[in-house]
Amino acid sequence: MSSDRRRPRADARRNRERLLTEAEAAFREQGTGTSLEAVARRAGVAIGTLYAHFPSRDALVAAVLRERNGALFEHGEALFAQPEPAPALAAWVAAVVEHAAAYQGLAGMLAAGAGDERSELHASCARMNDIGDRLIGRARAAGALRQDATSADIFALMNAAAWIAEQTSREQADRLVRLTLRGLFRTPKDEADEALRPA
Amino acid sequence: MSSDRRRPRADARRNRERLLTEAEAAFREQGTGTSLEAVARRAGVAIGTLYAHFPSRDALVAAVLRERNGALFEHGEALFAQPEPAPALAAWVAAVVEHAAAYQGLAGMLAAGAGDERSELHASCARMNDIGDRLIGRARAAGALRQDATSADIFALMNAAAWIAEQTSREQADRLVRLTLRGLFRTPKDEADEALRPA
DNA sequence: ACCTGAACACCGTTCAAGT
DNA sequence: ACCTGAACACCGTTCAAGT
Repeated sequence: MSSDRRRPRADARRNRERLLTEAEAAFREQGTGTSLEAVARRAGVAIGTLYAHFPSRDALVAAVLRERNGALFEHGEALFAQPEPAPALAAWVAAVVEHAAAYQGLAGMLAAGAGDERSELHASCARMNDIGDRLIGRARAAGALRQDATSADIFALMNAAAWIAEQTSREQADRLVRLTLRGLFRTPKDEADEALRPA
Repeated sequence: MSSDRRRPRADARRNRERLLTEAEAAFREQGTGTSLEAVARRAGVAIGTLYAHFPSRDALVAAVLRERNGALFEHGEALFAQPEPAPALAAWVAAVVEHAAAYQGLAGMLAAGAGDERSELHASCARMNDIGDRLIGRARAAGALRQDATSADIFALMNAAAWIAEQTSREQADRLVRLTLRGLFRTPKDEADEALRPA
């Protein structure tokens, strides 16, 4: 119990840093499915060193995403300051779509990570879902959302749109979101309808 | 120019058949990304034989999908007999989602094939798009669809829903489609709105 | 005309051996 | 405490040699 886990050796710290830098670049160029051996080569370390620092692809992706995640969550929390809940929810959807479309393959990893507690990506997915839940609750309480729209629906929409952005284009993804939200949000017309309908 | 391309040798025909059967099973169990060597092993042929019959993964997937495609297109054409264009379009969307979610990875291959003319999957994607186009035209002409909804939007929705079905569940995919179509279809209320608004 | 399987290049992952 | 790289198992793809 001398140094515990503080102050890693200088070379270890540098290797970790270089691995993160090169992994980010490789993910950007080739997607999250890129060869881990190639990442190690780019970083100038042996493949065993990569595994020593990041025991799985999930762990490496999660580490690369760490800073970006922080910014996303801050943005999400800031949206509660916005008085109108519907645009706040729409802004959150747009932010998550952009986040999940950062690298090819990321949307799929996030979708898998959300459903797998052992995944290194699970915690951040849960946090994303939590913020979404609360924004949805606020929008529903304000009568801005269909009663039957769930947070799972919103999460599915965000993931699907990010995947479309990867596969087709950002524009097409934005169109899908816009069209779906038009169906998701309650309009004054819906309210009028319900008022006229018997319970 | 004696036998041209008729009556392939009996062993070749049998190998082709076995490869298709085992490929279908492997796709169902492991997705379209399954190992081609494993497919050849299951079929009891050498890997070179697989490549001789199907020069690419796309070609093998396209061959496996051939009959299913025929049924899908017949169904699509039959929908023009239905008098109401909006439910016909909705039925088409549901059919394509089910088709594209048949194997893990298929939605992605179809999305890629739609945009790549050299892909073996391109022709069937184009046919799918053509049927969608015509069903959309009919729905729009009948005033059942938003003017700004394009066939690319419908194709994106179908692909995205199929991908969600792979990643999450069929139920979630159906919910996404339902919510989006509510936004996509024009309601009588929309028409009333437009009538009241100046051009 | 068709099939075989070795050959090549590549990858994920582990772990004994080094410093 | 950390790094190296050989080792193992696997895969995609091609092509000379067989029948």
